[in-house]
Amino acid sequence: MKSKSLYASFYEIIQKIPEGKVATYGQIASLAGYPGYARQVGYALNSIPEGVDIPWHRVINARGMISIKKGGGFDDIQRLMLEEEGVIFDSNNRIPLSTFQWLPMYDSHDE
DNA sequence: GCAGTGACTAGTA
DNA sequence: ATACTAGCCACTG
Repeated sequence: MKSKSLYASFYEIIQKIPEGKVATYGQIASLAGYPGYARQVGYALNSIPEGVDIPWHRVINARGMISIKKGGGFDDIQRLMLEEEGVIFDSNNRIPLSTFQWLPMYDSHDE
């Protein structure tokens, strides 16, 4: 089997996300073979090794919003980078379903 | 090994 | 709609 670390598996999935598309932490974890590891995905992104190009900005939470609450302005950076790739935000600051690469389920709880 | 922490999620109030 | 709680699991000290 692959002796790669969890993070490496997450990175692979994230790198497979095409431009203009996004994915949730939970989806990435499941696709990596570790369902329920959503938190670790976020943790992994925070530990991204230098010199590696990983589109961390294409990773969002299950609400279709940016989860980063850091004051470093990373949340703003993520939004800008997404917009540059063609990702749009609605009035609720949320990304439409059509933008999700993988989305098996979704509650119709939106407006 | 234990306690605290966290870029999460789903459920409940 | 928001606020809080519990479950989740790896990393750090």
